[in-house]
Amino acid sequence: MDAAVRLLDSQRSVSSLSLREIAREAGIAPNSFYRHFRDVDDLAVALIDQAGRSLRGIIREARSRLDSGEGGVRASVEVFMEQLDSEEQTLQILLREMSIGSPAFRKAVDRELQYFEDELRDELVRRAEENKAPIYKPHLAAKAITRLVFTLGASAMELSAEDRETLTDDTIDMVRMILTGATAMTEM
Amino acid sequence: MDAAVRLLDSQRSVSSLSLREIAREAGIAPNSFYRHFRDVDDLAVALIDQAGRSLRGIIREARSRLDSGEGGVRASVEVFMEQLDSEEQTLQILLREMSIGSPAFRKAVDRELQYFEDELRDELVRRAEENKAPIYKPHLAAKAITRLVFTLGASAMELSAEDRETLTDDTIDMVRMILTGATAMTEM
DNA sequence: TGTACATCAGTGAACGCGCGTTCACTGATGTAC
DNA sequence: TGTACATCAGTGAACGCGCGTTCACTGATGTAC
Repeated sequence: MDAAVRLLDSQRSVSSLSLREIAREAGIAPNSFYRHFRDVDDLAVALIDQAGRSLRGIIREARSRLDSGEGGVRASVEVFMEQLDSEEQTLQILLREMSIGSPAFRKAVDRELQYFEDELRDELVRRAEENKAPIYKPHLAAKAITRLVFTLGASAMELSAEDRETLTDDTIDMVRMILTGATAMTEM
Repeated sequence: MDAAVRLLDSQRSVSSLSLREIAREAGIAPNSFYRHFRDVDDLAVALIDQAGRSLRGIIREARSRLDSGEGGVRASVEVFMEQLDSEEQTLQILLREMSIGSPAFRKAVDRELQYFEDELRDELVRRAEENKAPIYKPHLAAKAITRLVFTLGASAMELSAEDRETLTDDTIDMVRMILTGATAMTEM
């Protein structure tokens, strides 16, 4: 798995990796690959599982920052963006592969996205109740924010540090638009 | 190009197509491919150019429906979703390939996205002036809407007709959140 | 109206290469009695 | 404490296959004089 991550470093897609290439990078014979995974797709799904763990870490971290009273939207978006720099690259891989890959692979990716979205929705509902500021269709607000942040995250990966910062600020603004709108729309 | 589109029908990525495969589908000898394109990547970029034309068609159609007085958000989102069913498949390909591919290919895709975003921003500004309802950072509202619609469009492709309809309604709601939010935020 | 030449999409054969997968085998580590 | 056996990650050699690319060539269509 480490070898695969190393090969996916830049702009390659999982589906372009060959079994022999991965084995070579891992320093084992091609046929030894079969001791660990059924095929390359099987390994790819395992990578997404790992990305899922990374994602749950983000949610946890964002929550703890929220409780310590930082600005909600800013803190959350920043946690997400910080994770893009982490040495554990699996989240980047998930972002890059979001819209492509084998059926099994796509299913694994969708599951992680859905999890993120559901967590976000619960959080929105909770905070709406706290603030007595109800929110219009929280599941849609959560979906919009999730999709937006993930696509923007995908393009953030290849940016310089300062461009990244601009994008983070922009993302924060955009998420605020959605939240402000969803709150305002309860009055219709 | 037709042959490539035919091969990309379902869940394959452009980068997975082989020159020989395309030539076979086109009914020509493998080496004849070189009469038309330098390599497969070159053909892929040509496909995106075609998708760009399809995209400009969407913008034009949405504008004309807007002028005929239909509900703005609904009409526009519906035009976009209708295009996913069109027999000219290049837009679907663009959606699927948004986050992956060779540098040249990515650049071509990004250019089309940017064009769409800029057109949308101008439209938002124009309508904001008309309605005397100014909008907060229209370029960000346009970016958020573009990204959101394109990701949702990408997942719409593989849905049944009725699920597609639900997604369309949801998309409309989400776009409204952004617009409502962006309008409300001018008062801050 | 003819003739000469250029262009253009196409051809079949051949090349060397990296691929996924299979085979029978090895040697180290763990486990049951 | 020894012995027998199972498990497990690894090996090298070989297979047939599809790939991108090259070569010299063809035949139809357009164009200049």
